[in-house]
Amino acid sequence: MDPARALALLWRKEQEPTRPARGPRQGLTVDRIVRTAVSIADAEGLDALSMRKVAEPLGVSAMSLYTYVPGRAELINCMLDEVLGEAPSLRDAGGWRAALERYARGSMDIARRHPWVPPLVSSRMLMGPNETAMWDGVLGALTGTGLEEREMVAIVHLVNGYVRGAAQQLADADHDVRRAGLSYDEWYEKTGPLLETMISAERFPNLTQVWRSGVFEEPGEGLGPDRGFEYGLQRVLDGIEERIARRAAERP
Amino acid sequence: MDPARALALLWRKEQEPTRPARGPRQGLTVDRIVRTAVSIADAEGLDALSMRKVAEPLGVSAMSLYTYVPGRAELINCMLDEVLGEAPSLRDAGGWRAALERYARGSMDIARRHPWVPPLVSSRMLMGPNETAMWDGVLGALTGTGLEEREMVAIVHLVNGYVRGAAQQLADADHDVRRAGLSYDEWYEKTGPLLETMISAERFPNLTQVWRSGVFEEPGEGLGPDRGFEYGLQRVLDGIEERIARRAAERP
DNA sequence: CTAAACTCTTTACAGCGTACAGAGAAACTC
DNA sequence: GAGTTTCTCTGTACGCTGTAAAGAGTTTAG
Repeated sequence: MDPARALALLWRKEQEPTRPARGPRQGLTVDRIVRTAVSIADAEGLDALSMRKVAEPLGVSAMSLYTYVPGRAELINCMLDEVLGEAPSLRDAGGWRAALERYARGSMDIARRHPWVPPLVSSRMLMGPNETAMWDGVLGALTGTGLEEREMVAIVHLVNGYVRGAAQQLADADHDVRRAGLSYDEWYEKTGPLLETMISAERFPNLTQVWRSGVFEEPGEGLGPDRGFEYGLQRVLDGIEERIARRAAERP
Repeated sequence: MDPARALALLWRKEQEPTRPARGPRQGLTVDRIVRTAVSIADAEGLDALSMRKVAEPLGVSAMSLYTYVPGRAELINCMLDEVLGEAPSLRDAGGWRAALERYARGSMDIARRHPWVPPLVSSRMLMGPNETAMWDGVLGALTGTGLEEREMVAIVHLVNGYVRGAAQQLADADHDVRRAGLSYDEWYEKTGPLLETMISAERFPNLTQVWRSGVFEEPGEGLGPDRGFEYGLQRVLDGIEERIARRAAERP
């Protein structure tokens, strides 16, 4: 994989200067290919995304895609940046905390629409325009809080990490259950008896107590839909706020 | 994938009762297979882990593994639980905060030794004994803080999410660079010129400012080795501490 | 001794990413 | 206009994957 070529593709800085060229016109565009690939990944997951499957609905052969895209890995890079374009703008969010909230929720929404995204984020050696814009936006929200640059970066990573963890958890549960071709109830019906003999109150007292409270059975970990996510997010932001306050106290 | 069988395999509750059986003895054990697979994944990554590659050093054919393991997915489940056994005990850590620190650092150490782990954690429909023990331990550390059960679970997810985010970031960067067959310097040499024309100070003012501070060039995001991780971890714990303090104030 | 039950092997299949060679079309040079 | 160059797109092929199916060989039960 040539990083320079992959980067050029992400920013779509490849073909323009030489047009019109000699051969026949290109019948497709990178964007069309990327959008098709995204819809396939949304429906069937990244594993099921093959070059042949992308080519078919576009009416071309698999090898034809290689005229536009160096390979599967680079296509996935583009898909990621494509869907990151759905992130909300952080302009006029009203303070760093509101901006970070919007950022986190926006990322979570993307992860919900595109469950294949969470495992990919932060392979960030190759950033496309949308990912770059996200970074610029969230760093802008943190500018003026008195934090050092490296602290800002660490905070963005922190929020990213939290959102990804929460998103992947949802996606993975779905993935497992769907792969088994069962409903949640059927799943627990199959695994329940075995689980109960294994996870005894003597061996795992703390876990069984929490288990018995019924928290695990509610999607989103209780507290209503997505309150598990919101709760954790507020804790993250509390931690950041604490840090910002301390910074402000250190040098007023 | 049959979840009941996968679960039984994770807890190694399968073959024992029927021994001695009729056919020839089994020449391998699930543990040997799992350990071999782990060492391959450590060296070459999960993508490169194939049944044939696992079988070869064990001196058997690929299909022979299917006597022990229903398939690749279940093998990977076992590999995950195997390496989660490396997590440190949280007994006598001295308070919830120290325990959570140890938990987070232990998880990070595992991720460093086994870079293929972070994307897998929290596909937690199928928990093995070691993952169960980890949950029990960390929940035990949070018992007595006055938190509700659902809050404890959210907090564990929060810490998990943070660690995973941090770990995956390291792993991904390595992965990208290694895949390109370059050093970091060569990477930046190739992508730098293009990047600079794309990421202009006018279009991305906040990012360029942070970029110019040089933070991104230091591994671990500045502040010395792993200080990026430590810094974010302390922010997470601050947020949790704030919550626990508020809980304590609410009902003393 | 026969039959059942088990392990392990061989073969095979459908699918994958993509290297390679070639067909056909468009635009350049003369 | 003819010839050459350069491009797009296709078909074929290779080595890889997970694993289904069938069979060979070994150990125990009856």
